[in-house]
Formats: sequence, structure tokens, C-alpha cells
Amino acid sequence: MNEKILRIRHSFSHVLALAVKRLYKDVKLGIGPAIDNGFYYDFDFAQPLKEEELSKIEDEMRRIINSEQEFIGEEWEKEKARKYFFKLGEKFKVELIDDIQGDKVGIYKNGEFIDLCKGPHVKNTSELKKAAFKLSSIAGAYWKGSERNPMLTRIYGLAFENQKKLDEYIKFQEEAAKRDHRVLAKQLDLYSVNEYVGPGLILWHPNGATIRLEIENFWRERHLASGYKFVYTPHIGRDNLWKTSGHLGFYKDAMYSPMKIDEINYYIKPMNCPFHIQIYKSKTRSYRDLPLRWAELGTVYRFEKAGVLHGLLRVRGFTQDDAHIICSREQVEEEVERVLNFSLNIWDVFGFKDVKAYISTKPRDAIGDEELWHKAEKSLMLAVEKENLKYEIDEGGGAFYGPKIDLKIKDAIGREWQTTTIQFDFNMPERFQMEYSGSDGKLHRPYMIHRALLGSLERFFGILIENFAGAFPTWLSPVQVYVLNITSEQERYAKSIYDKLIENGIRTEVDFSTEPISGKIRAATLLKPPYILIVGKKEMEKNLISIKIRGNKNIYDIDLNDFISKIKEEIKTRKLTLSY
RNA sequence: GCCGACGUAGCUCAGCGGUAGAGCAAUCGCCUUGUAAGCGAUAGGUCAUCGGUUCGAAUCCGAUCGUCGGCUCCA
Repeated sequence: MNEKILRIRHSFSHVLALAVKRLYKDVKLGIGPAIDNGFYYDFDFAQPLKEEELSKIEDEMRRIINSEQEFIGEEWEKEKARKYFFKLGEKFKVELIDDIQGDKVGIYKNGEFIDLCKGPHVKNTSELKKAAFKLSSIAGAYWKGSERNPMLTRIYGLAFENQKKLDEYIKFQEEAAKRDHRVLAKQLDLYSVNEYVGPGLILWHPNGATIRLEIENFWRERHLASGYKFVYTPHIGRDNLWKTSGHLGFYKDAMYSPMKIDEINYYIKPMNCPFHIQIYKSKTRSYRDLPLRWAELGTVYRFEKAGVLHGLLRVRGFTQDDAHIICSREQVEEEVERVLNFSLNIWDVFGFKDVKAYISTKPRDAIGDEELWHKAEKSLMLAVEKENLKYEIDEGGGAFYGPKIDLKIKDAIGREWQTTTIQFDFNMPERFQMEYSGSDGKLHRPYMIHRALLGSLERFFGILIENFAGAFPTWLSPVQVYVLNITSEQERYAKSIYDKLIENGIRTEVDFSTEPISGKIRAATLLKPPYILIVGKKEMEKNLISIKIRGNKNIYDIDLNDFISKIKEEIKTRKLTLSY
């Protein structure tokens, strides 16, 4: 965000605060910063605010802007500011002042409104006249972002330099809404969630399952080629396992209630790690066995709070493309580098070229000694640099049990998604006393790296739907070819084409209905298959086909065998673009 | 979990105190068609659930469940 728009947005938030102050006498103020698409301000209302009241507030904001108020920045003695806001009963402002270091605080005035603020602002509200804004929504937001604090009412506004930019933004949002995986899932019959089954639990319909199967096949193929081995583990485990792993201590809130069998509590797994570790511990391991790379499409269940569920992106039951790499100290760097490289190769196949890394380092309340962390962090940095990835470092942002790399990928319309995570775990090897005999004849504790590349199949599927806007590359398309006959005279011919495609392993549907061809094309097109084959009298006489290619290009008089060999090649090589 | 909005046919939505509606989809006819919607008919609903107010509730009120936009959290 550049300085100019920052000033504009931040000034809007003060105008909003003043408008609300004028309209609601006993309201108290939280904070009101500029954000990526505009601004917000947090309020403590005596009465709940209704959405329909926003237009009234907008009107008042326009009046304020048109009255050409000057923004005046001042520095006050902290004590003076404290007294001023205390007298007004602005308890949140007082709290902020108390948090500020030093003995001076920034103050901005516009009209009768005085706010604690560092700025920057425009010089005069008249500068906001040519800018465009719109109050967009009301939301609850915890004071200082903590669940333990009271919830304030946040009013969000969109704000841009001019109307054109605001319109562009709104248009972009509409474009994004069209790609919404929850909407496309209905249209393309991909998956559903169902009140009977339960919120956050995904039913994969045949079309969605087809895509998942293709992803899984690809995933397995690549893992085998990268030196991984596969394991399968149960869905539930006894309480002692989760006690040792520590999950019953720090993760219990996210776990489903136990079921009692023979007086022992069994828990549904929220993670796969403890099971993989038990496989490791099933025999004595030698340094010669390392590194071990064990992967599993492990289905886990986590009790996510009701308010956070979101389509495929946040669910309660999901399948992680999980793997654990267990290696020696000497192998750490190479293993991290391998995982990162492997991950980037996978993203490439799905067409995600713009990848950014985020490295999180040791937090204050970490376990594991300094040397362990240092070695791990260094290996993460080296790997990222070797791959020439753009990266940011989140200092102290790691989990208590180890540092990590997260990858974010950019989709077709520029949105970022968090996917791959590569995490060191110093906790589990310790808790489960994992060991191997080294060449020195002594027992050593291995390093354990936990990683998920796609994240979860559910979330990844959601990202894929939005990225391709439902128009999947051929290898992933649930229906790769739609065959349409123009009149019933070509029914047998169309059937013979359908049969041949099916024999060749191409996912094909055929529509024999006697609707006009334009109607059949429309119906088929809505399902977004890469290819629609159309056969009428002319094609049948010549024993050829016509093809309508997704994106609306038509080609005529094609030999079916040529088409089949081309599409098979396209599928086999997992091409992202269509062959014609 | 918290704040706000919303739940009417498979889907998209109208109706908002006085006997449940439309379009699409489905089914059955007719039509035999040349690149994004041919015509007609039929069927489909305890208006999320439970309770209250009322002579009368899809409509007003309350609770519960679910969905959506945020907050917190997160693969």
C-alpha cells in the first residue's frame, strides 16, 4: 500500500469514527487502521448495530467529508492524553496510552473529533471527495485480537483513490465469487456437505472423487520416484498413545471425545505422527536404515469450532498428504532440500509457479536445545536459498517443538494460499524415546521432519477448483469428452464413438437426447469438459468428428483415432493446456 | 466459541399475518434440429426444527440446528 492511499484509508476510518460518534452518543472507540482494501474501526456500542444502519452512517460520513475538515496532528503529554480520554470514558484508548512507551503520544483532530493516532492522514477531508468508499460489513472482533477480551463491533469499509479503482475491486471480488468452490461444486456435482452427516464432513461425489483419485495416483507415483515408502495406520488409538505424544495435553480441545472400549478410552486421530513413530519403534533401527521417508494419505478428524468451517478449506475430517522423514543429524540438510525441491516440482505440475516461502524460527517457550534448533533453522534457510525462492522470516514464529517452512502459492487470479508445510519436530522423538544405533555403537536420537505438501486433499481440492474456475486440465477433468449427436439418425454413430473412447480409458459422456444441438451444447458446456465431440449427418458420412474445444474454438472433420492419440498423450503427460 | 446476516421444490429465487409461487433441472409426450436454452404436459414443499403470540403464522417472537461475512484458531 503506498503512502497516498494509506493516508486516504486511514482518514476515512477517522471520518467513520466521527460519524458514528455523532449518531450514537454512548459509543466507545477501539482502533481504526487502514487495511488492504480500505479501513475499519472498532466500536463498543451500547445496542447491537444493524446492517441497515450502515447507509445512515455513510450519509453522515459524506456530510463530514463535504464540510472540509482539516486534519491536525499534535503531540500531547501522555498524562494529558490519558486524562482527556479517561474523562470521556474511552477505556480502550486509555489502555492503549498506557501501553505506549515514552511520555508523548500522537493525536489527530478533525472537526470536533480528537483521536489517539500516529497518522498519517490527508490534510483536509476535501481530499477524500474524489476518493471512493463504501461501508461493506459489520463483524465482531475481539479487543486486541484476544478471545479473552470483550468483543467489539467492527465496521469495515472499502476505500480507493477513485471510483474506477473501487469498481475494479468490486469487479475482482465478483470474479472471485464466480470461482467460489462451494458454488462450482454444486454446478459441477463435485462434493457436498450435509446436515444429517454433520458440518465440516465432506461427501465426495463421483466427479470430485475422480479428481481426487487422479491427484492421489499422481501423488503416489511421485512419492515412489522420490524414495518414499507408504504406510497405513488406524483411525483411532488408545489414550496412552495420546498421553505420551502430548496431544491430550496441548491438543485436546481439537480432538473428538473418546469412545470407551473395555474400560479404555480410544481417541480418533487428529494427526498421524504417533502411529508412524510406533512403526519406527517396532524394531531397533540402525544409522544404516536412515533416512526413512514414510508417507500416508492419513485421514484425521479435528474438532474445529463451528464458526470457522468453510467449504473445503476448513473442515472437520480431512486427509493429509502426510509424511515423516526420520534422519540423522548429518542428513538433515539434504533431506530438507529434497522435500522442498520435491514440493516445488509437484506445484509445477498443477501450474502453480509463483511460490513464496515463510520460515518460522525459534519462539521463546521452545523445547529442545539451542544447537538442535540452530542446525534445523540453518537447513531450512539453505534449502530455500538453493531453490531461489522468495522468502520471509517470521522470527520466533515457529511452534514450540520446531522451526518450519510454509509455502504459499499464488492462484490464477493472484490470490495466495497456504499449502505446503515442512516442520521439524523435536518433541515427538523425545517423548517417544526414538533412537537408532550409530556407527559409533551408541544410541542417538534421530531428527524428525513432518511434512504435508498439498496440505490436505480437501483444502487442495478447493484451491484447485478456484484456480481453474472449474475448468480442469484434461487429466483431472471428471468428464474429459462429451459426445453429442445432432439428430437421432447419428445415435449409433455417436454410441460407437463413445464406446471407443471408453475403451481407450477416456472419461466420456454421451447425450442422445433429441434437444436441438444448441441446447445440448449449452448443457454440456456448463459442465466444462475440455472437449465436446459433435457428430451430425456430415461427420457420419465422412466417418469423422467435429470438436468444440473448451474456450469456444471449433475444429471440423477430425479423425477419431487422431483425436484419441492426442488426448491420450495430453492426459499421460498431465498437460495443463489443451492439445488443440 | 464470539459479533452480524440468512434458512421457502434438486438448483436460483419471489411471496413477508388470510387457502404455498416462478424459472431451470426431473419425468412423459411431441419435435429430428448444425455449435450456449424447441414446444407442451406431469410430478415435486410439515416454507430448517421445536415452542410461543394470534380466530388464523412461511410471514411476528423465542430457542435449537445449519449456512454465509468477520474475529479468534487453522491442513
